[in-house]
Amino acid sequence: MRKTARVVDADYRIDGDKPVVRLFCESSEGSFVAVDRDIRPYFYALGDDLEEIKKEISGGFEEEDEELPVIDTEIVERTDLNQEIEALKVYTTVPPKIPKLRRQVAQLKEVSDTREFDIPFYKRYLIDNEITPARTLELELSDDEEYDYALEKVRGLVEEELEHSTAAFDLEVIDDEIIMAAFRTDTEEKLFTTADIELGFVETLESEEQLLKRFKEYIKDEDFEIITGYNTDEYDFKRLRERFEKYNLTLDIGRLDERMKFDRRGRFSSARVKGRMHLDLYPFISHVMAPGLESETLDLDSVAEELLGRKKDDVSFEQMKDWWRNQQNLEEFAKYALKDADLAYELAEEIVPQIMELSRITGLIPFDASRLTYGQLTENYLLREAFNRDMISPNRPFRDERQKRRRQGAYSGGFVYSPEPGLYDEIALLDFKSLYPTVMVSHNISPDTLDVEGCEESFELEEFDYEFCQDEQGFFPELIESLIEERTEIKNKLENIENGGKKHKSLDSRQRALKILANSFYGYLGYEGARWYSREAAEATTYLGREYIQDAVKHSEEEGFEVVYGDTDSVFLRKQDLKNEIEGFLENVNAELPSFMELELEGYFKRGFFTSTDSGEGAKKKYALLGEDGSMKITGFEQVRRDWSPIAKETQEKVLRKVLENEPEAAAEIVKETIEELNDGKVDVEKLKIYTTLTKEPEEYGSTAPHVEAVKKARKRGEEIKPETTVAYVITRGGGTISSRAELVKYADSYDAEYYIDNQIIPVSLRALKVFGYTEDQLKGKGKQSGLGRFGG
DNA sequence: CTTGACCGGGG
DNA sequence: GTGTACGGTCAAG
Repeated sequence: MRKTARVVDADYRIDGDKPVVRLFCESSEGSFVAVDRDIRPYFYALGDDLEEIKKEISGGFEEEDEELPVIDTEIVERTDLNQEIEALKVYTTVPPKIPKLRRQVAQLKEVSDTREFDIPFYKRYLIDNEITPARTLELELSDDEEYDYALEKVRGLVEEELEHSTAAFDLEVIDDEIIMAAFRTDTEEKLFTTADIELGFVETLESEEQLLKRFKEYIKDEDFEIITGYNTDEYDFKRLRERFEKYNLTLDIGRLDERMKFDRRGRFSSARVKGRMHLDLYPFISHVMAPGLESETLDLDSVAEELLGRKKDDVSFEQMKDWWRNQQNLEEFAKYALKDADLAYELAEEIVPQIMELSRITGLIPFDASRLTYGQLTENYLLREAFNRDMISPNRPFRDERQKRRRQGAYSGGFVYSPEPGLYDEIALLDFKSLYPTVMVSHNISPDTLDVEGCEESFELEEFDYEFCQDEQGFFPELIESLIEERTEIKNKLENIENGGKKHKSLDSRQRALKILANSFYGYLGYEGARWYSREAAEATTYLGREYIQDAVKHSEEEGFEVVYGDTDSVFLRKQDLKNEIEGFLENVNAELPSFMELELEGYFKRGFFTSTDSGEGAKKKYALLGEDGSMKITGFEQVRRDWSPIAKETQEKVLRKVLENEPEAAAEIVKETIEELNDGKVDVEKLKIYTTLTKEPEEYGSTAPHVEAVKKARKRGEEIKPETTVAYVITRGGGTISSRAELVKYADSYDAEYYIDNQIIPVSLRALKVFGYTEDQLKGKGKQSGLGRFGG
């Protein structure tokens, strides 16, 4: 029979001595599991005499009483970087035998190398059978004795818009007990709790055990396709597992009554719910989206504020504990819990379509696509594209190789133009569209075009003793070019589609996913853990990037522009009649660039402020811009970091705003007033708290740190503070070191004005005001200001 | 300037 | 599970 369906999850089991791949599918008639039992795991062996290797290994091996059979071999032709080679494909019975068998085979003297022995089996299967998750496929199915169907054949179908039933959830845990579980789904808001709360969305359960049972029942009954939340891997599901265990309950919320398990991946573990897509939003935000976000902290509230424009309203954990212990304000507590599920749901509406698109492009199951880092995303895409081209993949470097790569040290990165510190009016920001990817395409920079033997036309760089062959397009440039071209096509289509509609959203998600991937190749080349690592290619790319931006700077100066600043792929320019001049300038520059590259106008700014380093030179990567709409964009200043007190951050923001309004005197006045308030003892301790996370038991810390000392003292007072708690402390008055005077906010009966002035207010303020001739003493009102107005007007 | 410890998100 | 994977910042050396 035939069915139209999407594969949303995949894994494998061992049935006897045969692997069975399970594909979890969704169709318009519901979900089902299709299995493939006709598969043989394999890896490659290389050497000069493959026939001899074949003979040597045909009897199989044994290791610690485990049979490692070789059930078949096959000599195949493959491309290895820029060489055509023959490889021996070695098959065995089940996947876990692959690494062991490979070790045995690698030891033979005839074997020069072994390849593709460390690719998780479900990934290998999806690649080899050209199954792309999250795409609509036509499946040819037959009956299976154990699962819904056996898979016979797969055929791809056209793209269609995806809709997935989604539930976002959030737990509230107090004193290790799960007291609330909030859900926001496509159709309703729901809160399970053990408290008596009279609100429409609340369902009260009589015990935590009942709550857990209801949690599971709800997910299974509603049969959600996507379960999401914020940091659910590392928090919510860990708590759930502990509490389910406590009551001897099974945490089986997937589609096959199998217990949820944690997949280990490096320093994280991921909660795998078989058959549903558990997509934790936090890893995707931190791995993939963070570089493009302004917010420096990635807590749910900040991220939601930036991406959704939702106002922050965070309740402190202390506050919640008090509410719960005194059984007060429970309605408010419930609303707070629901708000977090709500934010996660709304974030998911923005982010999940991008994850699904990345999954479609890279061929990773959504579970993986949502959690992998940039490098891993790129590598999985490369593995699939390499397979499609009959290429054999390089091995992942082992520890010693990684160390070697690391020891080579850094190569030069982007060019940064040193700004003259001060204020500038009316500036234009120009930048190269995807500088590194387009450089790689324009000059055919790729691991497989490096130093090709017998190459006819090479691109050489005087500085380096290697070259890139231009005879045939390389692997990376080919992939980048097609990704960028597809993206351009989609962007053109988008211009003719009304914003806000479903079609628009799905295309927009796709173009973003394509951008993410196209931009990942350069970083991947220089990533020490990469299979296709090429320091030469990475180094040549940044070298050329520097050439292009420096050319642009030179060109601007020749055409009478004042270059204010530039970094890697951007330049800030100034000139009389700026807006009229820019257009022609861009045309001239672009006419000289390779056709795939483009310098474009990012925008105009009313004013820009560039600060100085301690030694008085122009600081790089630290500036503030005032947009034409009055918005302020701050780069590199402390203002957004959480290890600074609120008062320091607020003061810096106010100071920068005044500076951008060309009122440095008013800015200095703000600092003086703040200092006065601090000295008068008028400042609320809430504005003085500094957050740090206690990561281990206080005794285990080698060095003294303020937050550790504060916790030690609080514990002596009987406070229970466990590792992994984020504490807020204040530096109080008295003698001794700073650490010895640190107290948790609730125990702070005074504050050390001098500390906050010298270590918080003065440093952040001087960062902006030193340029205008202010010194520490002047801001403290102790001396005269010199050189005022140097940059005024 | 280089090296090693620490930290993130969640309650 | 064809396992064992980050990247940036800051204080100390």
